[in-house]
Amino acid sequence: MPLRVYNTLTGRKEDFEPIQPGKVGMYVCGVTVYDYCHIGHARANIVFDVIYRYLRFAGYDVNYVRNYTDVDDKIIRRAQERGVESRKLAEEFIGAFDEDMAALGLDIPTCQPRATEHIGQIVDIIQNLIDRKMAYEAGGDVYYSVEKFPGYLKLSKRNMEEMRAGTRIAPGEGKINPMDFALWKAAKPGEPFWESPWGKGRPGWHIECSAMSMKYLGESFDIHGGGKDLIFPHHENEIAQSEGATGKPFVKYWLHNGFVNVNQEKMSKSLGNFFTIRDILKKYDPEIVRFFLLTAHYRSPIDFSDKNLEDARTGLTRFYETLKAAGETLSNHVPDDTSCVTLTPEAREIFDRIEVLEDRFSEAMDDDFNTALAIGHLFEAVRGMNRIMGAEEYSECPLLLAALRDARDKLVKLGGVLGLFGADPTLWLERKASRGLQEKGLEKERIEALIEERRTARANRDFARADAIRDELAEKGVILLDSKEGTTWRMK
RNA sequence: GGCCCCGUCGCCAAGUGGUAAGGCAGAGGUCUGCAAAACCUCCAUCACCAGUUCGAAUCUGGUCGGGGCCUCCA
Repeated sequence: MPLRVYNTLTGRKEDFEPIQPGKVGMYVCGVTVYDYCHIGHARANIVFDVIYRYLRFAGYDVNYVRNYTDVDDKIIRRAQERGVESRKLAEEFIGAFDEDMAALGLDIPTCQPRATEHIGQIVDIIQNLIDRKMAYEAGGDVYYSVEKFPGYLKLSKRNMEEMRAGTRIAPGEGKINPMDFALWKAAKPGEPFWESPWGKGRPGWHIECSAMSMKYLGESFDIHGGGKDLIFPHHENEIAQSEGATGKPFVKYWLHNGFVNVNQEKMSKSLGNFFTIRDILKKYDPEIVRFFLLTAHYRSPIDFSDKNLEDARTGLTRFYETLKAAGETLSNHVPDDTSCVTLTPEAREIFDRIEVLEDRFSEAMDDDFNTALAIGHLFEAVRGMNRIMGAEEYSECPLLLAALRDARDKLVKLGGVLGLFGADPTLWLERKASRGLQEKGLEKERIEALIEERRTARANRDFARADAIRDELAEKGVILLDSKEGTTWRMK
């Protein structure tokens, strides 16, 4: 089955056919670096990280470009507020962005260009647009003339007349049409600037993405991504600039991810209801955040809440518990040919399910990157593995052990495509436990002492005391697990 | 006001024409001194109404409810 993607431009799912067979050029709008990233940025970047990973998994040679917009009105304003150079400010938040993305386990794109390093390309495109009469200079500013581009608003599917009704030309702007947008802005005193044919100034928002994407991916490329909120005006204007300058189709597939909501409402800076990635990572393991974000389809809105994050933690823990148990089973049990002469129908069924796991996974991902469905299939593998491990009478059976190993390896491999299950299960679970202890203000030694006391009580058949200890710990979120090998504990 | 999206089990969430994946929670069972974990079994007819169709959660129209974009925003 071919990969199908939902294309904002056509409003439909389409078969994915890259311009050059086997190769994919993908550009994703990065961040404007003037503040810390929030969970919405995390979603966008994780979504496209997974798309990047899956395309490679599917055999494509992917050129993934994600930019930093490091010159912009907001950066300048924030820098002035803080009394620092805007370049310094941008540098600081590029560093913060890189840290956040690394913490979230993102693969590094093939190319991470910065707007300020491409002023030459930007000026060239603007000049080209002026030469083609698609843009005009006015008092040191340069504006794009949207009426000159017949395809304007084809991405956002709006109506020029109605759009115009709501806009007006601000004082000091030399726009001919209120819908026109700035390609170049003349520098005001104290602002950073570059020399240009129109005097000292800086690029407007949008043009940097046209310049960088076309420089690294060519005038036409396959995928352009970003959050839904970038459809208008940012991506609409990118199309106008790029196609206006080249006369060629700019992007084949436009992909947009949905928002992160808080209490069913869009999270945004203007509403003030946003959570930074750093704050969230103080409370939750990065992989939990990733897992949570991938349990919804990338185009759907997702509601951010403690309840949902805790559900995600429970779910991800289930994977790691099973992976850990599988690892232990595989190293503790030696295959012995005599231990399984006949295979039950149930075992057969589990084998079959493991057999088709990868196909199921790919089928889900081929349908517009349906990570939620893909994760559902992975949960079934977990159940299969636990069933194998529960079948004690066959614990040395080579067939079952081989199936278990196969399932474990597939789970890790396919999880890797989602950026999941990459940690050592034992370490991951220990980290989770110690984080839980810290939150509850508990100490490992204290718990282990109580477990020892309970062991003695149980040995003396003093079950009242044993149960009292268990209840006491349970109240603090510590769950005891008795087995033949002894008692272990975990955080709820 | 214009354009667009959504409304699936208590909660989260897939499914876009052939009679509802998965997770969490819940019920019963196996295991256990009792539990927990794990496993097994059970648990929805898809906001509402009217159509199209042999057949609709899936298509059309309407109603109600929620949200987004139109200004910086992932």
